[in-house]
Amino acid sequence: MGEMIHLPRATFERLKMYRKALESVKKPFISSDEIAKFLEINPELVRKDLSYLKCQGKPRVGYDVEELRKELNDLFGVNSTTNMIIVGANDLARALVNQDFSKVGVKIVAVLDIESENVGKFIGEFSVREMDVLERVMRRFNVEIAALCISRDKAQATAEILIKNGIKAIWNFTGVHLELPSNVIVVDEDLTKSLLTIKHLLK
Amino acid sequence: MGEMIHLPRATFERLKMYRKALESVKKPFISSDEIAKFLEINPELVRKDLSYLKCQGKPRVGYDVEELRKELNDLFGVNSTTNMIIVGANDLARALVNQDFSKVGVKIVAVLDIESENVGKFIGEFSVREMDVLERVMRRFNVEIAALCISRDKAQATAEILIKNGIKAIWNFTGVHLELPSNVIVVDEDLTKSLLTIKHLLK
DNA sequence: TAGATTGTTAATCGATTAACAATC
DNA sequence: TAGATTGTTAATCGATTAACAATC
Repeated sequence: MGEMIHLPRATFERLKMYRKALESVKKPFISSDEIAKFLEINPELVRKDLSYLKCQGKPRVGYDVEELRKELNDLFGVNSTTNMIIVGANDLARALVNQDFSKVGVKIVAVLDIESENVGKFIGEFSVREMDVLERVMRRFNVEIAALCISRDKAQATAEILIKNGIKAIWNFTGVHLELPSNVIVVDEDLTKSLLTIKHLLK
Repeated sequence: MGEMIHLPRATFERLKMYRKALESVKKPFISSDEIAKFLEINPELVRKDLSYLKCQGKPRVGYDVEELRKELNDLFGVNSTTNMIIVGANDLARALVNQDFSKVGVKIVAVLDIESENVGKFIGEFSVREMDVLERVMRRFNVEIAALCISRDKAQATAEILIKNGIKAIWNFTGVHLELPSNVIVVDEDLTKSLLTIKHLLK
């Protein structure tokens, strides 16, 4: 079991796109051509990518949408829930709480903040807790991800506290380059990157 | 003039990273090795990338940080200001208003919403305006970018209105796949992509 | 000078596209 | 059957890495 196929990085990125594109598909079958048109890529590339999956298409028919959806969801572990806390009680935290991350199998279980004046405020349904409860929250909810939404100057120190308490992945909204042990997963969410792309395309 | 160098896509993406990395550099010179260590890539790759620029490094010294910074900022047009409106008055809008996009040459000039009950509310310093004022705002501020922060069901229709009024680029936070003329710049900001990456790495 | 670092060319690696046989 | 569509192999293209001469 666990026939660890090697999935090329570029393919992996596109599989996420296919997964999302399928969300809005109503028909039972879809061809590589249709997927390709939607995403503005080549149909050959779609077929190549999908050939890494167990899922097989039928000539003259296309791919079974439900089957494809299921395999992609399994691949990304979307059907099992991963618990996440938000650290930093501000508008960004509020925006995150409003998003529906259940469709990618992520559940927000608490909002913490290092600023004591925010403790007790509400972010959506969550009453903001102080950092001291981290250990307790970790134990209770088996938290794996922390979305880091605090100010730049406290980012590194707070990240270190999170890691010390067993957080496995940090979703970093601070814009600060975090220096952490290599076994920790850090994913930077950098909005200015998109703006630079837009500015360049506008020229 | 305008010696349009061909910039490989992968290089372009990394130039954004170099630009950002240089923000926190205090020394007058930096070597490709130092940049590479910071970003966890190969120094050869850094030198190759930088060789596309006019900027030249000095053997035994490295690259002139100020010179490099200037050329990268010019390349991305960061020193000229591009005006942006936000469409949709919610927590995400609030989060965006709080960000400092001036460092990438983007200025928020107004917040509009299609929901009349939000008109008049404040998002940061901005009093929310109705969509009717779009034409006027466009004329007054020479708006080029719209950050689309509204609900999924109104996304396509609202995007079309924006385009009709001369918006050149849409920064799409709605999660909806927009179908727009190919001359319009659409950049999707999809937070769930990062979560899928994290979920996959956690396995 | 010796040594560190750049810049560039060649070699390798990986990703995309073209071509086409297999199949329903 | 004829034709549309998949799946795969080979060819091409692009990106990274290795190697090393040039230079300060």
